[in-house]
Amino acid sequence: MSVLSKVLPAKKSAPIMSKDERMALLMRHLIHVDLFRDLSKSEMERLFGHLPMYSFPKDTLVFTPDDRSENLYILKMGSVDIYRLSEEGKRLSIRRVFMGSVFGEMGLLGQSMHGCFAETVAPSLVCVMTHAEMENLLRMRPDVGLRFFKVIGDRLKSLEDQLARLAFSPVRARVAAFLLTHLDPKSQEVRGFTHEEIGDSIGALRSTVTQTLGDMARVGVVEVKHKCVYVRDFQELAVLVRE
Amino acid sequence: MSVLSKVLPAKKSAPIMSKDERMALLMRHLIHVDLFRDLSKSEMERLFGHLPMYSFPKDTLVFTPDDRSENLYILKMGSVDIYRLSEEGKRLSIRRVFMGSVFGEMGLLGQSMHGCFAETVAPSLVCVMTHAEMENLLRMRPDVGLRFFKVIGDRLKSLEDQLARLAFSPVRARVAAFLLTHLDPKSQEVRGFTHEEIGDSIGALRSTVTQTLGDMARVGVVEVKHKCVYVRDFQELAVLVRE
DNA sequence: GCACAACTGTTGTCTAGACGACATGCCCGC
DNA sequence: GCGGGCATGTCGTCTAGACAACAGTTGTGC
Repeated sequence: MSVLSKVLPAKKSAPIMSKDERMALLMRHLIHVDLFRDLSKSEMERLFGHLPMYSFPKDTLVFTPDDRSENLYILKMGSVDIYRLSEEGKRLSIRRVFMGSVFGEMGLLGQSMHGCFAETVAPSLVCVMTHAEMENLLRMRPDVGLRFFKVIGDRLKSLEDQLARLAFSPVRARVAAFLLTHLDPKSQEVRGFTHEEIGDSIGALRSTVTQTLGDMARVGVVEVKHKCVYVRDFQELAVLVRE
Repeated sequence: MSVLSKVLPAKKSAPIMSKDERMALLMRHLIHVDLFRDLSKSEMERLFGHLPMYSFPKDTLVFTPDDRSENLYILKMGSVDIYRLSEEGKRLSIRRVFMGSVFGEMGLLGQSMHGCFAETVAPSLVCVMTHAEMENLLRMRPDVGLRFFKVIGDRLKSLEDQLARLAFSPVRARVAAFLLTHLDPKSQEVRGFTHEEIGDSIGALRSTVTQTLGDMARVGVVEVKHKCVYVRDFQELAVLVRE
């Protein structure tokens, strides 16, 4: 049974909203979802106006491997971690989803969401679209499908990159790659990941990550703070990635 | 510049074919491409009748990372290996494509085919569809797009599986998994891979694969022949996969 | 401000598997 | 059938990094 039923729909948490207010809120967020960039305002209203919206607290499961629901989840706010568990309970983070992205979409057309957990790492607002609704949208607006292909293509690329790096590169390079891909270009820092989370996402032990970051800091490539890594030498980091 | 231009189009190797004969050949193969299962015979003719067809000898590159062509390749006959190379030239096979499958499709809508080589491992017959043609098809027949999502979804799943296994499982389990996924159900054997190729596709050294297969043979789980592994104990192999 | 929990730092041990080197065996073309 | 090249078998060495264990640190809720 779906985990969804255990949580409150957003309208319950904000029952005073009028239909117009609700629509305005919906729109304000949906325009950030690049997948739907092509749609006109009126189309959005027609397509998404009736979609249920759910709010999840931090550290809540949005779906699990035995969830057969096959939905498309639109993350309108917050942050979600998609991960797998090994037999012995070790965690491998596949990717982290931020505001304006969709997830679960593999489950959507044929395939189930296969072995993955989705867990909020911050309070989150999620819109849910069923398989049938999505299929309908794609039939009516093939251009959205084309954009979808782009999104999935990027994801495939990133998975292949991860695979190749896991196969070939030592932990040092994998940490470096992680930092570069999660770098906030404004602040030149990577924020919001513990060493354990970094380890889970590059397939390394927490203590090894700590060690590695320490080494990097000693050489002046980065500066390590609590739950935050400042990148000092961008160039050198890029060199480290290449083994 | 595209590698394609270096090889002979199929019509050159069989210039005596009439248009009808050529079309019949095209159809005979295309009906095996599950992606296009939904299309009627006449639609196939209209869509694919004019597509160029190429024949490649064994061990020929179909595309390389610096190929900016963004085509969709339809493998009508033969077998193709999709792989990456590390900085030091080590090879990681991403997947092997067989008759009736398509490849290169990520390049197709946005994204380039990113870092991958495609190389025939047997004499092959390949049909090429451009980005624009594919986009056109998807606009006209969204149902083909839906099927496409299914295909890509499977691929994502398999990549995630590989990733998780590389992160968590020892070589023994990865070899076992490789055998099970490449098993010919009829003959109960895995044929056509050298130990080196297996190693390249699970991220392990050739000699380690040989060693591991030797161990398995000693316990009676498999029997190892030249370029061929007979699976004896299906059950036990499945156990090995789970670490 | 205190206490507790969640992070981070560090050290020693131990092993899978990379890596290099060589020996044997199989198979295909001549 | 013979020879050369590809595929397989086997062995020692060596190291990255897992794993376990503990100590210090930071930030957060009461």
